[in-house]
Amino acid sequence: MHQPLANAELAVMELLWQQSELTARQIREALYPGADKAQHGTVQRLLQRLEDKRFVRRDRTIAVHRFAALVSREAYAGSQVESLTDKLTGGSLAPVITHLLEEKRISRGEIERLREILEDSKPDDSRTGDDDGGQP
Amino acid sequence: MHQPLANAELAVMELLWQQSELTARQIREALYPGADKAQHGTVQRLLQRLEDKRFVRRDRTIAVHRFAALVSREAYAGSQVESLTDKLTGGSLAPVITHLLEEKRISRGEIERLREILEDSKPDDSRTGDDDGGQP
DNA sequence: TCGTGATACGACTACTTGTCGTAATCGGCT
DNA sequence: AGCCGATTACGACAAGTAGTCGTATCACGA
Repeated sequence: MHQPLANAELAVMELLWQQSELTARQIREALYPGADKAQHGTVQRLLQRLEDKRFVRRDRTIAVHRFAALVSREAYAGSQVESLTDKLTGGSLAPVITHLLEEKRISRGEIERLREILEDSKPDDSRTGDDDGGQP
Repeated sequence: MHQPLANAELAVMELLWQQSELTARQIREALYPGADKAQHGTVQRLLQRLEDKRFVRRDRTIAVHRFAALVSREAYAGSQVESLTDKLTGGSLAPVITHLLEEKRISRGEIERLREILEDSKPDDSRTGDDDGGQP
């Protein structure tokens, strides 16, 4: 679904993930602090390519366009992880997590968090004893 | 740690993950079934670059070198997932899993499997061998 | 020693990314 | 309406990488 983003493109997305709407000028100023005129073209180019790839939405109803992310940080990360597992482990995340665990690349706290997340996603167990106020 | 692999390089690794040791000729035949002479150079090139990147080991003690994977499929997938989360979510896998769960991109069976894996990694008390390195 | 097949490696092409220059366009102001 | 400053649209270029190929060199067996 989503091809990987290059560095400069990711930097733009990073900004749009932090602030929901920005103009090209704001992005240029954030990306190239000591900016001369030329960089504006660069930013426009990046923005246009990102728009072509459906990563950002451009509001053209106003003269100075506003840009916003169409793909959330999590959706992008998710699709990348998915395509990685599709390519490498037949779409399964389990072998990857197993390895990460074995190599102790996941902190204790993170393990806890992941366990809670997975626990919450268990709807078929109709027990009521669980007092966790998680979010669906 | 591990930079991403390109398609042709990954195809070579795929072979080496399936069969633990192969010669360049075997790889060429698997990769380019209707091979003419030229492809041999291509395969050698790929193998050499993979060796430079420490992805494969080459046994030079024999005339016809044998190649084997130095990085397992899981280790590679893991390092890619790690570098992705480092770049996108501050190194945490939780937001990614959460999103994947919300979008129902993970099957019920897979959820079960992941839960078991995480459960197993619980340092559950009262066990004897506590040589487990603590997690900061 | 010679021939066959493998290895080492330079180099070319195609494609992508980041960059810049410039022309077309827009809105506000007089 | 017409100009000015800023913005958008887009063609083009340099650098880097991936995949490919050609050729020189090397090792072994007959």
